[in-house]
This record gives sequence, structure tokens and C-alpha cells, in this order.
Amino acid sequence: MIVKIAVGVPLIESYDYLVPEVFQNRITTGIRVLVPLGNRDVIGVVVGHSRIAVVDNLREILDIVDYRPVFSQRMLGFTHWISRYYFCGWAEVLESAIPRGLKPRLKRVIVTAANSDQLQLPDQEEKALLSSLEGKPHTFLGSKSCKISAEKVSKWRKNGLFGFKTVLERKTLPEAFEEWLTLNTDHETSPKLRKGSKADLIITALNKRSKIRLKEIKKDFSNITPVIKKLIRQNLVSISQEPVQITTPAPNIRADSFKKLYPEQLSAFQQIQQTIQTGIFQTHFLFGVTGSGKTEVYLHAVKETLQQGKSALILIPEISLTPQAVERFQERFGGRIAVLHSGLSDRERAIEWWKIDTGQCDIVIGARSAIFAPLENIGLIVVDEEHDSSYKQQETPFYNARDAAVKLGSDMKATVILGSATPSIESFFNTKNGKYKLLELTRRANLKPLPTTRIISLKDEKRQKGVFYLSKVLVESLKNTLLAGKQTLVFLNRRGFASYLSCKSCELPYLCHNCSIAMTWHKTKKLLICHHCGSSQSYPRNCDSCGHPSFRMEGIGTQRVEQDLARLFPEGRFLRMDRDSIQKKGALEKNIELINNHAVDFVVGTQLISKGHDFKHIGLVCIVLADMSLNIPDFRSSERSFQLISQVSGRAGRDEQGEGVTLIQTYNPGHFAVRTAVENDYQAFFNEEIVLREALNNPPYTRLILLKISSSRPEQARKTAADLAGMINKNESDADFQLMGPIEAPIFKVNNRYYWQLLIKTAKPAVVKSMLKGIVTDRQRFKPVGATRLSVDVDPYMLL
DNA sequence: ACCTTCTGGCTC
DNA sequence: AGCCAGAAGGTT
Repeated sequence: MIVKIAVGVPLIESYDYLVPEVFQNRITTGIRVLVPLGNRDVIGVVVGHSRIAVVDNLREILDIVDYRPVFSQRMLGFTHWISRYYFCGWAEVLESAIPRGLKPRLKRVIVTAANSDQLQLPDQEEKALLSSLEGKPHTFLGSKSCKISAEKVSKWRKNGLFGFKTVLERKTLPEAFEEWLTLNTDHETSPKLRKGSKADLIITALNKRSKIRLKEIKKDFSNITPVIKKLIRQNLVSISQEPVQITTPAPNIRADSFKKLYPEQLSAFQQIQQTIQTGIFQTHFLFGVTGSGKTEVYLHAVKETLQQGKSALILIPEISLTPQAVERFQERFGGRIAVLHSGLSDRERAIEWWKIDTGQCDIVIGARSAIFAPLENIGLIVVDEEHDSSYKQQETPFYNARDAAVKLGSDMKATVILGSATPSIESFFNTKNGKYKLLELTRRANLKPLPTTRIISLKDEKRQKGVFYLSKVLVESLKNTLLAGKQTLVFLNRRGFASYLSCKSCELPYLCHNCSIAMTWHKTKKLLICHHCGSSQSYPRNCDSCGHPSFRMEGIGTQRVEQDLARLFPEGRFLRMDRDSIQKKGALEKNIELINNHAVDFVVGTQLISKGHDFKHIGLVCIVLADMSLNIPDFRSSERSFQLISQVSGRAGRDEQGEGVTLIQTYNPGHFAVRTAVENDYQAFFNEEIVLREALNNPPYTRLILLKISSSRPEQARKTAADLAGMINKNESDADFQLMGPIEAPIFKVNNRYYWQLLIKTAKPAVVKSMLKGIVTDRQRFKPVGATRLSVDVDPYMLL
């Protein structure tokens, strides 16, 4: 029997392997196996059968990892699609699709030929020494405790007196399987067991029941392990592992806790309900302003799905930041929910995975990687905040969970809901061309008006004395809000104190020694930190380029804003919310509580505060500098700015009594992203932006493929990029595309590697991908210099 | 002559 | 990707 096995070789889908006789009845599609690959042993996944051998001398499977498949047929199909679409190896996708805690550990041990008689060693002592190596880990050789000289080891090795073997250490989840003691029936003469001895009692019991849980026996007898070991040695009994009996909790829908939908919600829900009931694939786009009650619609849709006997998959960005969203689901659906959040340990995550896989849950809530949850019979997939960048994985495999969700929905004939207040241009475009069905919620659920938003032009307004980046008007508003006893959110999308240090003599910014970007000064830690590679150092003595000993702090970060405001409002209570301030576990929850209890007056924060939190006492929201995201040289910078301004200002006006106010400081008051965000007019933003996208041939009119070439040596990266560009340009396929570059990456140096990039724009990505695959896998043509690496990002989110 | 890096080639 | 082998280039 020959099977196809996905193994970790770049861009290779699968290799064929022989199945040895002993494994024949245990090999099924979707299980993991240990196979030899080149001169090492790796874990691969059985993805199918093969009729005929395409190459001769196939190698054999060494061992089996799983007792039952970890990938269903549908998961194999889905991951295969991801690997083809996102231009990466199938095995790579499969590996990221199961939790790390399920990864078997491999150990490499020494096997000797010492026991066989063909051994030619004359010296008995040497022979004993050699056989003492048997079963030792391969790291034993050359270690301190190994008393055998290196020459001897290499001589033995050369003569083939010993070799290495890979053994599987931990095969599966302990929780998923339990051990049973079974009676061996094939023994001829049973040894005499003393009447009433532990061994005798066990055998007697086994004669009655044929198998007993090991756990049970251990509970009944103390110190039983050596007895059992002896019985196994006598070949009377053996231990087998079997899946634990699963008790599935009954469906648990708390119907009374569902809120009545208001007319707009109801009509949106009814359309969703219809496709859930008919079981056809349809993507709905739920476009609703912040606070319009999208979640309530999801909850009703989930309920409908469960009533149809199907399961639901809910994706939420950065789930650990939005615990209250998860709570709402738990409130309504009780114990049949699996939550996959980043706070879980490997083991906890593996247990959640196993619960889903064994059908104990029919609702899964999680972040990006939950798209790989082993749910079957999916009737509904929700992608909340579909525009959020965290759905895009920024490393291989570079998938986007939002787009993959739509593909999964079509595979499963499921209903897909993408929801957002600030849709991505691509998704909204799809509502125009009929791919997605647009459902709108136009008002807030509590009927409160959206906040009043004002733009403050930093070009014209007077500044506060001593705080150059704050306008007088803004400070005045801060004061009034404080006096009125309300809270203020101050938003700035940069953490740290100063954005960079600039040399007082040559004016150059102080750069990270590993990356080509400026380091950020963190005042509280008294450290310069590179926000790209994370490295840090103390305040520098001299400028790297001219040696001058003093620096000026330029730019502002949240720490600086906090400090300056504290000076202006000494009576105010402050809280900073950014990645630095919530590092400790539980700090985020504690901070949210502080805000909700009105224990602070000013919250200074980054993106973190813009995500989904419903704060009750916010009277004022300030965006210190809206231009920060506008000035990034990326075709999506307008989109991101619109989203950011809208999401941040959405935090205002959640107050019971009245409307909130949002103030936006900017040097670009006329920019359409700022203007439309202030007017809360997504349609207007979309209409302007889409024209630019078309004019510049950007998505959604084309698809992008970003090729990143990196090397520890700048020249090697440059040359490989140039070669690759040449080959792409003179390819003979009929692929229709536009190649930009090669250029040095916007951040040229990261972690001591130098980056060049090529960007392909095309309306026919599939054709281009197959052309690329031809070039990249053909080593005759494409020869990357040295340790040069190529990574391919399909539908990149950031071009940086 | 020997011993480290570097680089190319290959994995069912 | 990861690993080996032969090449290249430098050391004693």
C-alpha cells in the first residue's frame, strides 16, 4: 500500500511512502505518521492514497502518531486550498492548524549493532562499552557523562556499529485517551498466582470483565504498578489506550435571555435566518455603526444555527482584549462553547481542541487561528470586525482568516456573516458586485446619537504653552470634561515617551543596531526600545554617525502625553493603556474595571482603547495626531486612518445622559479620510477611495503578491531580488501582471537581515502563482545566492 | 596537509 | 526548511 504524505518541504504538496504490513489496518487519511525524509525523520500527515509509485525505491513509514485522524476530509481539503492560494507548503498549513500541545515530541536515540553476533570487535570491554550506548539520547555522545573518546565514537560510527533512530515520546493528549488493562487470551500456561494476592485479584477481576480502566485499579489497590509490570512481563495482561467515553452536554440555549430585535436588526436577521434554514452558501455583510447591536444579530443567528442541528464558528479579533464579547455568548449558550484565546497554555488549548474535535462543543469562539477549529457540520461562520488587520497572519502561512472564512463557508454550504462599522474596501466592494449581501444597521441600539466630532487644525490653532502638540481648544475641553465629572480618552497611536532621539549636532535619529528604524525612548523603563525587533539599550552616550554626546527628544508617545497632561491637571487621575502597561496578566481587565468604576479621569492609550470596549462614563475623546497613520506610505493608509478615527470616536457618547464629543487634531484637516470619518460617512469615504484604488490599479481591482527577499548580506539580497525580477519579467507564460521593483524594503534592515522586495499586481492571481511556482521551484533557473530567503505573501496587508 | 566556513543540491 | 557534501579559502 502506498500513501500520500504531506511533509515539510517547501511548496511540495506530498510525497509517497510505503505502508509496512504491521500498520496497514491503522493507516487512515488524516493521521500523523513518522517518516524518513532525506537523512532525518519527520512528522507528516497522511493526505491520501496512491495507486502507483511515481518514483522507485519508496521509503517506509516508521511509526504512527495518532490513534485516530486529527484532520477530517474537510480539513484536508480546506488546508490544501490555503496552501495553494497562499503559496506555501501543505504540511506548513497542517502544522499551524493543530495546537502546539498536540505536537508529538521526537527523541533521537542511539541504536547499536552490539547485540548482533556479526560484531567484529575483539575486545570484550569495548563491546560492553558500545552496547551501553543503546537507547541513550544522541546528545549523550560528546557530553560530559559519556566516557567514550571521540575517536572511538567516530570509528564505530564509520564502521556502522551504531546509528540513530527517532522515537515518538508523547503520542497524544493524555485527556483524550485512557489506559485499559486487558487480559491476554493467547497465553498457554498461566503461572501460579498466590490466592488472594494482588495479582490474583486482578486476574480474577479481568476474567469477569475482560478489561478494566487502569485508573480504577490504581484507585482500588495501593502500590499496584510493580505488580502490573510483572503481569505484563509474564504476558498475562497488556495495557491498551482507548479514547475516553465522551458525554456530550445537552444543548443549552437560554431563550429567555435573548433581546428583542428592533426592526432593522430583525430584517437583517431574517435574511440571515433564511440562508441558515435553506442551507445554502451565502456571505452577508452586516454593516452597522458602533453600538448598533451587531452582536445581538450574531447571537440570534447562532441560536438559529443550533436549532438547525449545526455548529457555529465565531471569529473575533484579539479575543483576549474583548472578554465581554465572549461573556455574552457564554451567557446565552452555556457549556457547549469552546473559547480559543491567546491566554491559554499549550495544554489548555489542546484540550479545547480535543473537546471540539470530539463533538462536545458546537460553538467555537476564537481569534484568527480558530478558523482551523475541527468543527464538523458548520452552519454559520461569523467574522466580527472583518476589517481588522489581525485576521491576516504576518508570517508563513500568510493566510487571511476573513477570506479563508468565506472559502470555508462555500465548502460547507454555510452562512457567513462579516460584520463591521468600518468595512474594508475589499469587502465593501464585494457588496457592490453582489458577492456579499449588504445588511445595514444605521442607528445605535440605544437610540443615542453618535458623538459630535470636531476637527482641530494644528496648522491654525493656538497651542498650549509648554505642550507644543496640544491646542488650547483641546486643553480647554479637557478641563471642562474634568469639571463636569466625566472621563476623557486621549488617543495616540505610539507607545513610549519620545518617538526618537535626534542628535543635537547632525540631526540624525538614533537607529536600532539591528534594524534600520529609529528606537523609541521609554521613560519609565529608562530604555531605548526598537519597536520592530524588540531589542533595547540604555540611553546612548554618543551619536553613532558623528559621535556628538547629546540628543534631543523628538516626537511624542503615550508616556509623554500622560506626563504632560498630569502636569496640566495635577488633580486628575490618570491611566495609561498600551501594550507596555498591560503586560502583566489580568492588567487589562483591572484597567477596564478602573475605567468603568470611574476611578480615573484620563485614559491615555493606543489602538488598545479603540477596540470594542463599552465604557460608560466617557464624555470626551481626543485624537492627539490623526496624521500619524495617514503619512505611512502604503496604499491602505487612508483606509486605516478612517477606521482608526471612526473606531476611536465611537468610544464617545456611550454615556447614559448625553452625547459625547470627539476632537481630532490634525495637520491635514482637508484630507478626505479625516473629513469623512468626522462626518461618519463611510459611503462617502468608500466612493473617494475606490476611485484611487482603480486609478492606481490597487486592490480590489487587482490582487497583490509581495515577494520578500532577505539575507544577512545586503548585496546577496539585492542580487537575488534582481535575478528573480528578471526571470519573472521574461517568463513565457501568458500571465498578465505588473511587476514593481525590486526595491529596498521600506524597513531595509530588520534583526540584522536586509530586505528587498518585489510587488506583483495582477487581476489573475492564479495564473501568476503557477508561473511563480515554476520559477521558484526550478533550481536550474532560480538560484538564490547564499543564505538568501524568499517569502511570498499573497494579499499582503502591509507593504512594509 | 588540514581544518573551518560557504554554497549547492536534495528530500518520496 | 534542514541537512550533508564538496568547494573554497584560510591556517599551521
